Amino acid sequence: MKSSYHHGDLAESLLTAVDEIATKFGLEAVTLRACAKLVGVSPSAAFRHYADKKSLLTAFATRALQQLAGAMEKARIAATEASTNPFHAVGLAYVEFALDKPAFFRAMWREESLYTNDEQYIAAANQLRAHLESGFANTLDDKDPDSLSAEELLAWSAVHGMAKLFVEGTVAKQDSKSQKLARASAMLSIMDPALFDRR
Amino acid sequence: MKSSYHHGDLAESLLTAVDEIATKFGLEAVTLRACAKLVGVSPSAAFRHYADKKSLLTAFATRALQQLAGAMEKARIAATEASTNPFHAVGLAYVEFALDKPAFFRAMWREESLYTNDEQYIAAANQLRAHLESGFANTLDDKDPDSLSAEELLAWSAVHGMAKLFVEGTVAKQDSKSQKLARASAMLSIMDPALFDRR
DNA sequence: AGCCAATGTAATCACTGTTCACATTTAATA
DNA sequence: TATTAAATGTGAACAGTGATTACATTGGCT
Repeated sequence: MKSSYHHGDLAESLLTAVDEIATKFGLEAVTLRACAKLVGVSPSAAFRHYADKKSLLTAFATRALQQLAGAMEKARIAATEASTNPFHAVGLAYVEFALDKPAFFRAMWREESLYTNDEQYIAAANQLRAHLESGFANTLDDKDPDSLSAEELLAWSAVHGMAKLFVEGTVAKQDSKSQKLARASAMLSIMDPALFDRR
Repeated sequence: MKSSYHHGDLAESLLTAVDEIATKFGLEAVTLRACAKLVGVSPSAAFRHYADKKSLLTAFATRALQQLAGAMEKARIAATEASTNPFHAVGLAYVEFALDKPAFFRAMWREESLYTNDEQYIAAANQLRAHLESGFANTLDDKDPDSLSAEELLAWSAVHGMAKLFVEGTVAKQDSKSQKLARASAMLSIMDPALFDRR
């Protein structure tokens, strides 16, 4: 033991290294060699666990998607218990996650540096959508991914778009986090008639 | 003349080289050296015109933003003349641009590889927002960029988010372009009550 | 104990952005 | 017009990147 040769759980450690570096220095600074050095291992060791840098980033993005899904789930449950608007809660959770962990949020949507047809990645992304819809649709389970109502698309687009605009700094750049959340809240509120009051 | 030494308009040619490569092989394939080779010039020549690769990409992104703004403007005018819903038209133009020129669309929002505090880039981005708002707000001119109503944020977010979800392939991956546009149209329609029927 | 698969290493490759000293061309000035 | 200064392009280098390969070390299985 303490054989400094075999690391023990390199695959996992590399993921947290990605996290650490991306959070501290931005996604561009995430380099295979930097991760290896941080973990204390030679650069080529990483290739025993990930075929690619892209594969590593895909795994990381998948992890991030799952975290976000978890946060949304939690928010939905809390809202249900408090019998407040669950879509509102889930949408806010989405934005809040983006604001709190921009590195994660960016990583999970960096199509070009991801294997977007990776099984697990797709599964996680679908789960995310389901969680978002669960906030306002009742047909939670066994959704056909092909069936996408205009309401679903609107909800998904608006929340996702807002989060991106915030994180990119395209909009409300000088607002504090709480100000941005207030904006998000206001936006979600005016969406209600489009999502619920249809007749 | 025809002195093959001085190129004549390298700065501009490099931009079209970016376009060509990005369109043909994707944004990841856009490399300084590839652009230089395509233009027929040595790699270091590019640095006489752009301080950075990032600078070049920022210029390209700015160009793209302006193109998109132009398309939106055109759509708004056409809608006004036909007295159809201008927001609908502008939003559709936004999505259509993203579908037609994904390389441009991706480039213009690649925060990490852009100088997002570049003057011209910011100006172009603001213009874009103004065009989008012009589709449904009447206060077109001299907007305070800090004032952002919930309606504006919703419009901006929904259209932007949808375009991104389409381009990334997160949603409706197997739909044809016209099917996606139909989805967009439907989404824009159900947004109306949120944007206009407020009281 | 001994072997084999799993895991880590070192050296190396092609390629990237970038810089620097130098070459060439254009434009301005005398 | 001749000379010079500024603008523009070149070629050779540099360090850093992802990736591959042959080899070293280890742990688990029989």
